Amino acid sequence: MISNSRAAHRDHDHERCQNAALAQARALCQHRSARLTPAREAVLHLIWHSHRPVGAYTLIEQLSAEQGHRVLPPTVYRALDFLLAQGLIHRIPSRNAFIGCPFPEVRHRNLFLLCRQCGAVAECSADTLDQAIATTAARAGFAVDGHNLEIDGLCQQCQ
Amino acid sequence: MISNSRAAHRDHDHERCQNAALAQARALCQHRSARLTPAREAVLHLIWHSHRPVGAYTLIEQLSAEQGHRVLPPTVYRALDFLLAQGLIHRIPSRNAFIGCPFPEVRHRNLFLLCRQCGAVAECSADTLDQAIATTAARAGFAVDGHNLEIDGLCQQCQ
DNA sequence: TAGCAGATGTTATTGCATTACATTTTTGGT
DNA sequence: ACCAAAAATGTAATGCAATAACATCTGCTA
Repeated sequence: MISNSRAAHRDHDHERCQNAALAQARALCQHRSARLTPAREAVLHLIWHSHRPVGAYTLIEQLSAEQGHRVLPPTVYRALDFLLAQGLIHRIPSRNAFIGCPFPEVRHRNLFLLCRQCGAVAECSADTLDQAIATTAARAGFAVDGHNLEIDGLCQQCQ
Repeated sequence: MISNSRAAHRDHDHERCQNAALAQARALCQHRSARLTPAREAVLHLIWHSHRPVGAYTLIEQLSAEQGHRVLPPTVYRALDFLLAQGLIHRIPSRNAFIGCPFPEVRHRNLFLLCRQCGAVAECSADTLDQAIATTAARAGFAVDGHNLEIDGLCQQCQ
């Protein structure tokens, strides 16, 4: 099992966390010949501001403030589309919001732990769970493409 | 494991299916002294029209057509809120849409199988899977309130 | 039967996301 | 270096999802 809950759901040096994520994103994009343009990187940087998912319109506001002029929705949504396609961020459907992916270099299914108290979201990937899901789907004769699992509750810090 | 995939993801007598769901909803509401008013029942009936999730605004259109006058959003959303509270329907976050619950009398976690081809959604409940989820969360020190699992892929019929 | 809670009607607004089209920038082939 | 194609960005407008705030009606119960 891999998880970033020790960072997302605990005190940690977040600036370091954020910088590491950005550095990895740059490396990954270079390796893939994908263009992490300044606009895209700015959005990714804002998303990694915290471990709480951010809505698109919050990003629009923040980006407008940063750049000193009105940024419009398609600008941000295009950046988000790119980041999603590269697996650098995830969308949390129940929140209409976006979160940085802590392990974009690894192919994985989506599993999120959402704290109802502090709002921080940790991501996990567990083979045993993915297999249990595959088994359950198979018993219903269902061929799985992918899944999204959102677990609500209280993180370690907030209990 | 309980599942309605044999109905939702196969040919079946859907009128019977729909009527059974409505009858059970009526019985359940009576038993709970919850008021399944005509407006609420009309929405539930429309939702059970098929096994594909329906958006609120589609319901608004259909209801307007049925009733011969313009039905407004709060009317439908209030009915949906009631049906959600009674566990008679579920909201599928990734689709912003609603689906009838095939076993509203049983307390259960949310597990949906969404066919990308025909759009039909089946619901399952599997203790082993719920336990695997609990275990995974526990390993991250997370206290679970509830969860929502959406599995995308191809149903039996569409493979 | 008066009063209260629950349910419904109505108007307006907010938030999330996309469509369509114009313009600019980057890239690769010559 | 130059041109054409592709990729990225800018801009205006719109559509869909959901809620806020307030007025009115209905049905139960004391």
